[in-house]
Amino acid sequence: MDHPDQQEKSYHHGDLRRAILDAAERRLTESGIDAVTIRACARDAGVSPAAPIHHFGSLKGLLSALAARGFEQLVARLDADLATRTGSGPSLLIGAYVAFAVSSPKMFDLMWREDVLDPDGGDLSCARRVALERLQAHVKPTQASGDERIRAIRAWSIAHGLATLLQHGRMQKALGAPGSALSTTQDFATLAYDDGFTSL
Amino acid sequence: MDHPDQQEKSYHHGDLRRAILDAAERRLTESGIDAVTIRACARDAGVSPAAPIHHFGSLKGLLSALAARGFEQLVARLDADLATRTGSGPSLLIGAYVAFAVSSPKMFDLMWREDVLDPDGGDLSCARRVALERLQAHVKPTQASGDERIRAIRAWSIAHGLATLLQHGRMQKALGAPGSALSTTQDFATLAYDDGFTSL
DNA sequence: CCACTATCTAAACATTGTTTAATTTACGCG
DNA sequence: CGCGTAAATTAAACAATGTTTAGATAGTGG
Repeated sequence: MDHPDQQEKSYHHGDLRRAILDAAERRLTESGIDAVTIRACARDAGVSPAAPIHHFGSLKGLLSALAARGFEQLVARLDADLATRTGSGPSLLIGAYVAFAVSSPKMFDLMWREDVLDPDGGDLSCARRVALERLQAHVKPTQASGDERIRAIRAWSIAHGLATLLQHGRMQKALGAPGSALSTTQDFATLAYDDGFTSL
Repeated sequence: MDHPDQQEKSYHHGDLRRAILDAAERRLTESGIDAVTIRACARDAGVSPAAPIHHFGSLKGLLSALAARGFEQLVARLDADLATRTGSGPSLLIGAYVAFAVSSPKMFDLMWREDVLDPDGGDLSCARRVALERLQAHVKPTQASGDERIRAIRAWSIAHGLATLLQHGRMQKALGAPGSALSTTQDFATLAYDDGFTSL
């Protein structure tokens, strides 16, 4: 009935594309990837199953748009965390990366589930490139000699590995909880490496 | 007709459980996780869809049994690689871990896809524990002080992160191919860290 | 006012996991 | 040997999914 003046106020619904994406994100964070389904999101939005397909092409398209949102959220988080501290450095960046993964586990999962995502191209590819460039910019702040690149690989690897393993809960079960509960960005940063950038 | 005297020569088929698992593994490595399906594996084995369910309980049960195979293959690989070199150390272990992930990408994927695996308990839980204990035994060879545990976390994180990112092909796309093609265990070991155990 | 195109619906199709009841087969035991 | 019991397997059905098709609807531009 009422048309809330949102972004691209479309023909019938107003902004069905956004409504479906919102439903998908809600389902993702609350119930996991398997719960975000064409038909369920269509039900949530009160439309027929063919409507989401018209907007996103396929389930992969919908999930890809959702993952693009995730990369945008990651960039926002990195920027926010890096703004609070002056001396940036890769350690804090790793901490922020891991903190995002732990605070948004389902979304982080989706972002790397390439089997359910559309092959490269489109909004997802763009959002992902932005996020990874942001990461690289802070990991190798000056130029990229051969050694620098190796260092960047190590920093990214340790961040991604720590995020993945923490998320799966395997690390706690295998190694025991390392001291207090891990939550802040600084916790993950020191866990990643506490002896500064040069040692890694 | 002929009963090949395999393991538990069962009632009708001889060893249907193994036959289904073999079909599942073939489908996994050749076509990916989505291709290993109750009905497809049943077709491959020439039985009805309810037969795999009887042996594995559900699709999750089948995939869990398959992942258990994967962890057994991982420990075999770790043992084989560690046997060739005398001074073990964590560097070589990381290399072997990453080499397994790169040489068996689909299987490595499945092993950490907990959303399609049965919750802990059963053969998978056992096989996984064996593998992770093997990893820990080499990462912290003596005792586990607080600092040692942090070091183990870092070693495992860098191994898992490097494996995951290499597998997704994101690292090559983002950072460019780091020199020659990476294939041997030693390549991954030096990529992980070349300054020995103490520096990490 | 009239084409036109973007949205959306309704209905169908093929495929999947799983359940149910029934059937076939092997084994243990008298 | 024979019988009963339990395991293994099948056939048929059910609900749910992604996707396609044809058609209806509504807003836009000429």
